[in-house]
Amino acid sequence: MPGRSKRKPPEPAAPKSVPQAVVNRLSYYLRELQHLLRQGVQTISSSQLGQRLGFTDAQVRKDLAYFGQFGYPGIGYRCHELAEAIRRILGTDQQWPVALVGVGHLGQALLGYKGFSQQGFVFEAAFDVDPELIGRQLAGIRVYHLDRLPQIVQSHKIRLGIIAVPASAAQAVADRLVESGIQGILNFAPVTITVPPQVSLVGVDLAMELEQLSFSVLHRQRESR
Amino acid sequence: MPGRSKRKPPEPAAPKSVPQAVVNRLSYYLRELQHLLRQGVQTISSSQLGQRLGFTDAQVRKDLAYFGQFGYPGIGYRCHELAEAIRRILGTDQQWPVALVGVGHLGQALLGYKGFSQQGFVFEAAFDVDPELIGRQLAGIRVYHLDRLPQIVQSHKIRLGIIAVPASAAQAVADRLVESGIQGILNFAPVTITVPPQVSLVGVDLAMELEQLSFSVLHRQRESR
DNA sequence: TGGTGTGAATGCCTTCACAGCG
DNA sequence: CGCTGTGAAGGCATTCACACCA
Repeated sequence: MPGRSKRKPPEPAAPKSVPQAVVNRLSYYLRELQHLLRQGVQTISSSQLGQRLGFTDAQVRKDLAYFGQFGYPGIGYRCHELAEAIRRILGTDQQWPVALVGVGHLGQALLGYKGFSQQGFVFEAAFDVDPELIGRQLAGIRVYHLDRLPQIVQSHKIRLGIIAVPASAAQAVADRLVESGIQGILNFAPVTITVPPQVSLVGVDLAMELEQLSFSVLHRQRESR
Repeated sequence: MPGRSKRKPPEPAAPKSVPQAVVNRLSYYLRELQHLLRQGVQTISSSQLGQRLGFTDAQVRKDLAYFGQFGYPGIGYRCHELAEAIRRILGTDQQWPVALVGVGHLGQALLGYKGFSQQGFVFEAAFDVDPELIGRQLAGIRVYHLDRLPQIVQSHKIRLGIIAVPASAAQAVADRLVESGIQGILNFAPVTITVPPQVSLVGVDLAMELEQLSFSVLHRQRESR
């Protein structure tokens, strides 16, 4: 292992409170670094990295500075090293067992999506209430009745849950996920759901993304995300 | 029509430059208002609306003030009226013809997703390069070869494009969408794509959303979106 | 009384600019 | 010389607090 001496502790975690926007950009940095690595790029400067993503060089450096010192003056950042560090920060250096609830069109698409496992998110089980689906295997994942959620979450040590059920069922499903001891929820149902503070929640509303786009087209502002 | 007299012009557009975050919240307001309306709620105050979404009352009022005056002192906001106004601002009072490019798992799920049409986004055509798919109808939408994109975008007056192809093909598809005269792109491929400034761009990276979640779980911050 | 709209104050994030290092 | 890390400055966005209205 590279035993560099004076360099801040290899950032095990976030120091104080990191702006949400910074964490968001971290994901962009990681994605870009992974592309660069695939192309064989070894090092990159903050300005080059920023340019590719539409951020300033100062922003890149400040963002990374929240978590430690990763750069080499005169050189830039070593892509592999930095990617590794960001993975550790985001948690994608570990495996995250995931449960999917709701095996409709969207749910099935998510089960088949390769991008998740590449970042360490692995589906352990899927759940639904439709008797047609229960007992089947989809993309290699077994579908269980929703009632078996607590049992299987615990036995498979599942930490994250994805909600892909109709809006009307989303809050009830969220409640059951929370009861089952899940730590974070990604909600695709187009409703606001509430969870206790010790559970993390991220929502994605596909129609809302299109709304942001139509607004942007109508008022012709610059690009968004 | 309700002929109220002194009240700012019914906000045809955004005045100067509206923060992106405000536009984002507008979508949340609209979604919540639509729920409220379904429950028969007539009016709501900024504090009630904010509470349901985790925003402060001042924030709600400020956000709306960017676009005009919608509230009634002592009463709050009339849900129907406000929803209507926000739809006009976001552009979802009109119909937006949409083209889907990439009819894999995710693409098919999007074609079948009801939530889009409810907000005025209607798929006019889908495109792929897989001979297996071309000529078929999926969820009532015809799948064409990608080469026919310019022709069909123009004949159907398609304004928005959704990219649901592998990362490696995304930029090329984006270029073709732009050439075809599309005005906005929603990109689901996990890559940064670039488009000319007159074209709007919104990106959604599903794995990135899970990364935000795992970070949040690891560092146990409060909920995100 | 209950609630909006809005200037003023606050606080946070981004950008600047430069010392320091390889 | 090139490029990082970072205090200081600047610019936005959010919150406060209050005049005003029904």
